[in-house]
Amino acid sequence: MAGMDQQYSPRDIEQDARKFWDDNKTFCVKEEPGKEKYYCLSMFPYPSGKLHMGHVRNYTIGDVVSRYQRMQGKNVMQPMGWDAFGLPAENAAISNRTAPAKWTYANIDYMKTQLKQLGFGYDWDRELATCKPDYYRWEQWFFTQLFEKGLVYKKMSTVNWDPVDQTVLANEQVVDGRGWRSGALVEKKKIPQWFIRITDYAEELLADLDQLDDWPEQVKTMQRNWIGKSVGTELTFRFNGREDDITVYTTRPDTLMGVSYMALAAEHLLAIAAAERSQDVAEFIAQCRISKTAEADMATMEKKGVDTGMKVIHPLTQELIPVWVANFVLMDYGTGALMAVPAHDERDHEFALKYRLPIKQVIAPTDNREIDTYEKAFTEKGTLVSSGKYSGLSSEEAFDAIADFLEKEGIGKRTINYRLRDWGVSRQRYWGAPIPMMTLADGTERPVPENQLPVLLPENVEMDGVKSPIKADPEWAKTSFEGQPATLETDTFDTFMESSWYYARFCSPNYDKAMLNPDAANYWLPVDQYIGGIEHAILHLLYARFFHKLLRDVGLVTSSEPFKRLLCQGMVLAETYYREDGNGGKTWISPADVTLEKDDRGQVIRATHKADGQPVEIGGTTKMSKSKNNGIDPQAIIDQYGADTVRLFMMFASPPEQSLEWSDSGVEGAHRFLKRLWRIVHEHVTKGPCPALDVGSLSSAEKDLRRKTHETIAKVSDDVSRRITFNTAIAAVMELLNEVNRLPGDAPQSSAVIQEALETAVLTLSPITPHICHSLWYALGHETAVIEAKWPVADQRAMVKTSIQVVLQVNGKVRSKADVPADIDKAG
RNA sequence: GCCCGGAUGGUGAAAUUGGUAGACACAAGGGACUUAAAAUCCCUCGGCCGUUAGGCUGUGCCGGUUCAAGUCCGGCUCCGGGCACCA
Repeated sequence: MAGMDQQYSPRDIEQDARKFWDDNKTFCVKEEPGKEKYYCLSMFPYPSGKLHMGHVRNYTIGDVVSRYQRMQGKNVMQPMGWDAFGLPAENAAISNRTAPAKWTYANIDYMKTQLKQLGFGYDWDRELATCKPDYYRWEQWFFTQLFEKGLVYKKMSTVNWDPVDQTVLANEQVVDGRGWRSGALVEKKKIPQWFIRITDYAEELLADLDQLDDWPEQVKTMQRNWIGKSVGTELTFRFNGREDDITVYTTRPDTLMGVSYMALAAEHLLAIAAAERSQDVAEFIAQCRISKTAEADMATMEKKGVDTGMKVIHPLTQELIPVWVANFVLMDYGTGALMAVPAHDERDHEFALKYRLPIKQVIAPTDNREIDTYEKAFTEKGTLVSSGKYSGLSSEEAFDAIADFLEKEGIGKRTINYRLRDWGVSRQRYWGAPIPMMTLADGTERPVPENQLPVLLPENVEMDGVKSPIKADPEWAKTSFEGQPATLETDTFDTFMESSWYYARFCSPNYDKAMLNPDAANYWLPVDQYIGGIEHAILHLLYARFFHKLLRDVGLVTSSEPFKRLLCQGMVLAETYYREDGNGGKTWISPADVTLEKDDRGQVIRATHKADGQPVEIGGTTKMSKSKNNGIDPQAIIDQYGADTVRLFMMFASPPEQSLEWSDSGVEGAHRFLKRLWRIVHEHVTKGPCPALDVGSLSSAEKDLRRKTHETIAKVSDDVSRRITFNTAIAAVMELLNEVNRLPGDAPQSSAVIQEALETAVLTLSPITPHICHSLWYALGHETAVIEAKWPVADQRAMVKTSIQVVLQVNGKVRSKADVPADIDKAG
């Protein structure tokens, strides 16, 4: 050992460790049949400019898992890449007068240096960016395959339309119902768009959740509810006139006798027909057009409607039922029309009260309790009343009886319905993968043939903030097919397309003969551990699961699910501070600019601005965000304390799945711990070499430390691998070091026991704080790097206890405790 | 509005299968060392009472199950994530 510095200087040791990993290509891996593989993947970042704390947390968790699995002797692949298409690049391009591509590539360069600084063990040879043609060309190819299989179709679909800028807006670009740039009232507009039939896979996507044993129950529940399978009846209400019949879907045919009106979506064909005859209906439909498309807005807006004057015939009673147009009926769910049963549905109830429509109770509670359906809808199942020959049946019996009747009459059938809708993949934006479709002279649409792929997106463009450069350029779309002129689609793909298969491309990122190299894909897949934010619990994870099944069905992979084990990390939060500005708004002040004053008990009593010393308001802890100005730049912390301190604090402050509150003093505490660890090892090694451990000759205090060492190994192993709670693993190592400090290390065997304890601490911390452990491992006398060391195994013999505590409880309260010998007879 | 989570000392948290609530840290207070400061080390640290043994109380709120509830059940409150064009 070449002598150990007394001072812990992160800058130097972190550089040394990284140089070692780089020089040895430590994290570059290839397929090794026969060696157990482990594929650990963290959700790749959108290159927004610089890393934020959420990235640091996500990637530290992934790196700890990867390094732990490597110490288990596995062939670990941990790749990294860039989810590089997206809206922010277009916005930045407009405000910075640069091309989205240029901005994106600059961000990638900077963020890559940051990731390297943090010491993450990525195989950088596998790096990919989704905006590169050698990535998206395969996505385009895959889409044409799906088209050939009949899984792609085009239909009219609603978008947010800015009538002033004449452009489509993302939901995020609609603020208080107005376009964010123009300020114009946003309208709904229908345009033709491409869809992929994810609903064809709804049943499999639902059923296969049951085999995902290592996914959080919460995420599986959210996906089940999102797919929203329901069993019901489709039935037709005949018209009392010349019009078409109305077909509706209901999960509650047992309430059919309680129907008091019908409700149509504003886009329903019959509603549009009614508008031609009625000024009121026409005005109402026009009004419905001015609103957002988001479901949350649809559900919270005031329920409104208008009577069309039309009537349909109730299939059981032949009564005439009024037909309304209502703003809460979704055109995309079911048939775009519904039968309203105000007594037994809350939304129908609210609407009936507002427009004084009849409320007819037809279900009674089975326990005979008194209910008043005029006051409140009764939505549970029960026993039918006032339902003619169906009265007295249970809801379940009535479901069958009524469904049988409708089927016999030929006006209804049992159906299974899903809430899940087909995936609309068209975007009217520039910075995305062009959709590889073309229109021929005769108007037919067909996929771009394989030999004309990729359809290249030009990178050197100017953005005017309104029209996509490939839509603005009349030349771009001009192409040919079999010698005839043809026109390219100018819409681009939803960026969820790219993130739905990148995990598979990482297995053979440079393969240029196909989308995937099946040998590599089937060696590495499925991903053993996937890590990312809970905000992706539904959309991204569902689309990726869907894509994996599509990949399987074109023969590119053999597995059915992409991610074996899933961990969703919580958000990173920070305190907010603000001052009221003159006109009722708030000016948010960065936590970095605020000084806190505390009272004798450590309670914060005052916050002041560093610039002027004047007080600021404390605004509560929220997710780090630009809007609240409470983001902490990880780079500043890395510069001040080093990567290991940041990593340690992140892992110690809370378990991965919980939200994490940023705390400057917590960071200092983490840094202090590393300094302490360094000093303890330094003090130990300066005493000179220690003798070999002789387990038979230990004093009682030495046995105690040795027991603690092996208990710590057992605890940390379980925490890191099974529980994934790094905070408790770190606490256990801290306890071990506290014990080391209590044992005077002068006796030869004490020194040997301390050596074992310190080696344990360094090994078990090495996935979390790999740089300092790289140095300390050498300092403890090892010839080879800690990255090549094996994870320690607990010695059961060292963990035997000589006495155990027995607790006596009465009524759940502790009444006495006693230490008894561990080998006491049970009966004694 | 609908779906899914969360709430434990001054603070972050721990308590893994219903069985000793507060491990491990941070902050704070006290002390040692020092000319002094920093750094470091030691002690105290949920609340109330007794200050010695100990007693009572306490895990967002209301109620329940159990010998025993932070943990299970029912009903709330507040906070957060998602809601299909932010990623």
